[in-house]
Amino acid sequence: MARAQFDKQQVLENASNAFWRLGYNATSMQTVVAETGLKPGSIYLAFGNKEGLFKESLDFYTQQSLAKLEAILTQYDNAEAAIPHILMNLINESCQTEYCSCFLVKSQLELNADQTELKEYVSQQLRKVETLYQSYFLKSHSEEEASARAASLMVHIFGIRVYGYHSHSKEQLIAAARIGLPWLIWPNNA
Amino acid sequence: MARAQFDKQQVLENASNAFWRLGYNATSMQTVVAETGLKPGSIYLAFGNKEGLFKESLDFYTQQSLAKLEAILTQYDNAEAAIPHILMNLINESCQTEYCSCFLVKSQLELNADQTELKEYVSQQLRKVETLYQSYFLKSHSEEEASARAASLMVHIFGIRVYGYHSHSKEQLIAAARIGLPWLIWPNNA
DNA sequence: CTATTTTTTGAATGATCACTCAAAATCTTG
DNA sequence: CAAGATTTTGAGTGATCATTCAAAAAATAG
Repeated sequence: MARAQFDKQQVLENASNAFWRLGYNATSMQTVVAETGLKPGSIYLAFGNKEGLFKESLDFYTQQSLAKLEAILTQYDNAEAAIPHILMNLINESCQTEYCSCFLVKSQLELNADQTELKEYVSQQLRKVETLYQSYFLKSHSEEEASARAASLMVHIFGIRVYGYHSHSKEQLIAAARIGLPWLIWPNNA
Repeated sequence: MARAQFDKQQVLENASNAFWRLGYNATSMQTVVAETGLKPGSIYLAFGNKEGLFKESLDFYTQQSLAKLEAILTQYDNAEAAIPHILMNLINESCQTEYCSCFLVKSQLELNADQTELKEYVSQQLRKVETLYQSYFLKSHSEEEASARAASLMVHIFGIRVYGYHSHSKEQLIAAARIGLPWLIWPNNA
């Protein structure tokens, strides 16, 4: 058996960057060909079709995101102390000029009712993030309280992802997060 | 001079519904032709091109949204009492099966850096909404406090719009809004 | 009614879309 | 190295895209 010659992780990174930046519909397979350097036939052999490539790109992005979150969550004694750190990273990101929000949030909103399968796939990835937070809250809270906190946190993260996409008022985002999530342990310095 | 024969408002309602539901890129002009009943030539004479039609669709949607908000805001003595009413409407909407989020939020996230002009146009519409809230807060707060409250409110609205697009847990959205926006005057009943 | 201006019609256009496939290249096995 | 299995190549396919335009219809002006 001849093995695949190209670096699949590298291809997925390039492809997911294109999908992330341009969106699913605006990213043509010709764009993917240009971004990855692969020829059409190779892409179709490895990923089946555009949907298949998109799904694997989503997986790639989600796995990376979850790993980053875990890395921070495990640095702290409890989730309530770790999350301000995560939120501050998020807000700082959103002030970069080349900021293009969150791949999952963008994809979720772009896909419509006629693309049920892909849309459901994105929802699954978003639920993985919510479930991660929930599992950390469960360490010191009831199931009900943990899921309420995770939902409230997700609403704030989504809000910051969208607000940050068109406005870059860092201080107001911090203020909104501090007021909106009073049960977190915020550091004293701004 | 021969006047336009078709009902422009009706055409814009149909067009903006298509753009809202499917997104800018996934809505072909052939779709618009089918949805509005107009022939291509008529659309291009009236709106110039796809971008022009999209902009007027955004205007149509924004004007309708702002009118609905004003209608509720003027029913109450102050914004802090009116906004829970608005948020409850939003949350109830987001639990409908055919819910497709907010046209402006979806458009903002769909448009990328290569479509600067359209993206900026959507940002303007979103700022109109934020400015409306801000103007109501200004009636009883400092400029600083008013803009902070408007920003925090927008973050919550965006968050609800996104969270509601993939999950329909009404009670948790209400809880998140109540905790996250404690300076609003919430009614006692759930 | 006639002349003029404007709108409507809808088939047609070139560009781009997702995707294919037969031939060539490359790898693994023995 | 030779045989067999797999991957790569890249021009090519039909479908769909945004848009055009000349001819027909309709509205207004005088």
